[in-house]
Amino acid sequence: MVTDGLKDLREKIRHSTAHVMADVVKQLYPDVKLAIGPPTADGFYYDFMVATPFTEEDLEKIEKAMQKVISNDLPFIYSEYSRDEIVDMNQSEPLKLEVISDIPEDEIISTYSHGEFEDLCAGPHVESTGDIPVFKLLNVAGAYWRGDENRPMLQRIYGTAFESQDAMDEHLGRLEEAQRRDHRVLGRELDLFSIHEETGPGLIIWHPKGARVRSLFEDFWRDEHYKRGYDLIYTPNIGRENLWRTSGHLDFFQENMFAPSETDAQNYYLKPMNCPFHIMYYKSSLRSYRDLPMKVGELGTVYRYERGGTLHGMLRVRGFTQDDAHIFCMPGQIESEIDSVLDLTFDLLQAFGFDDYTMNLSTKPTKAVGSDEQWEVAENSLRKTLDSRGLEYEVEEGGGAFYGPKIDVNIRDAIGRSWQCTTVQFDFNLPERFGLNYIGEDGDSHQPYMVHRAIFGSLERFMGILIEHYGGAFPTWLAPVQIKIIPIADRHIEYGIALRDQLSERGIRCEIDDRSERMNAKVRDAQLAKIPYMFIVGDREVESKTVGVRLRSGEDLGAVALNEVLERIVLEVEEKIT
RNA sequence: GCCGACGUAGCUCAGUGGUAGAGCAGCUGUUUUGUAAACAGCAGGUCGUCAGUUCGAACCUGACCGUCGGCUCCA
Repeated sequence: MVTDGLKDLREKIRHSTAHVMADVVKQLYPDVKLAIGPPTADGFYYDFMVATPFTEEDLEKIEKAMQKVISNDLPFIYSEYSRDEIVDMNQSEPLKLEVISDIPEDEIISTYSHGEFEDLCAGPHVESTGDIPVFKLLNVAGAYWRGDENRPMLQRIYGTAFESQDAMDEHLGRLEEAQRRDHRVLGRELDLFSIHEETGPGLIIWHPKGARVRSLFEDFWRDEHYKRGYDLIYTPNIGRENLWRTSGHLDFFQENMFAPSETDAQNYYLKPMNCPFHIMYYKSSLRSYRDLPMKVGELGTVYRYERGGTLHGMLRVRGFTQDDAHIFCMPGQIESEIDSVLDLTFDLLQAFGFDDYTMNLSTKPTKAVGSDEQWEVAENSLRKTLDSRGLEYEVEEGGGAFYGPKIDVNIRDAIGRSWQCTTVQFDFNLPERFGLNYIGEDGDSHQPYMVHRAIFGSLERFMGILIEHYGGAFPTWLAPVQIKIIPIADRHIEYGIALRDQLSERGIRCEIDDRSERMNAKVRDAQLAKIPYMFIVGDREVESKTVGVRLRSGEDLGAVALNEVLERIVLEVEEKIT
């Protein structure tokens, strides 16, 4: 539990550590120009402009020198300056001068100093460098000045600092835990997926076990959508240039699209989104108000050109399948439609054990299409729906896409990390561009409202999140193999095969380990494969027509009648127990 | 795309100018086993790719491809 007081203390410690770091960097490398060094959620960083980037060895050197400054216990001293004075003091620090010029006229300009080092800073800080209990420098990375890729690349040193060794150890332990759960490593170890230089970066090969998990949550997704009145369709992977002209993607999204291929003197583009195809379906027939709301969904595979440096396992790829759907409705139907999307969202996500959410509402940006009235109706209906559910959310003013406002849902995983999956976006652009309409009760033609929404977001990304969330130990309902049958000696294989056939017959995913290995080795391999149940069969079990049940946790349930343990497994699957 | 690091067998890694090695995995044989690794043997690599330096390159240089940590962007 992190109280506000503790949060403030940590912020002070980290900010102060950043100053100490800047101090020693300046001493060790006098040519370095200082940028900024704020505390962050988990630590701090400081950006430096430097001719030769820092190395790991530099970090060690810096860390040692910092220890010395800390043990010298130098007090942090607060001072205020006039604008002229501070500009004067920072003549050799061009980046600081830029920061200073951005400080509003009426604001007090202050610094904190310790020893010989003085840095422009609003504070607050701890009393003295000696009040920094523990810190650690973590890594060095490039970062653009002011986050703008057109500006110079600075060198950023990341570090962390805490009020106690225990707290820091816990934090570093969490980082290690995240590493242990890395879906790229588990994906290989558990034989779930692979990525190949030969096929191309950011393109996923789903192996049978990974594909099994995917098809399980896809089936769940389909069932829930059919139940709630969605129609599911299939659409192509490529489309003609004109389609993407009409949709506006060639104007606004082209840099994220793969280059076209020319066939029959026509340019075809791989689809980066499914919406134009769903719109074609809408337009395939004259629509009446009686047809609305119309909810059209698809597990649609899209391809987007992502810059090389951004790709990351399954979490950031170039080819992915969206659990996409488009809702066409009348203005009066918006609220209940948004509401039912949220219902669906929480029902789906909870099945995976995600029950901690944060939500964002993004409103009209300065450059936008659609009338103010449309935006107001849409934003209000999003707000109202969130409010009526008593959900807390952050409003990101101006954070919406140019074509409409949106709600994003972030889920928190088993080790407290937040992931954005669900997005619900209004679109005032495409209905206009494609001239969508329906015949109203009044006999006139009207333009429908259109909402894009994806719950999982991308199946690849969702799979990556699931792997890390479960640490590879999928709950029984999702486990690619639910039971491993382990015959102790070859004479027990026959009984094992009979068991397997019986279980498969009942729809249970079950394998038998009939290698001529020792039982210990088979148990170990099943354990490493994170299979939820092991059925060990030897003379005793054959004799008593039972199975020796060992759980993934290591717990040994002893010899159990098949029906008894099956009841437990079926319940776990049906209730989607995580 | 940008900054930095890295790329040797399926995996994890050793090998800093003289023609490539280990463990695990794989295959074969022996073993028939009671809750996290039996034993032995065999096989496996144009050292990311292409060019250059050199009598000689896994090793030095360059370009490209890919991966990793970040930045930027985002499902």
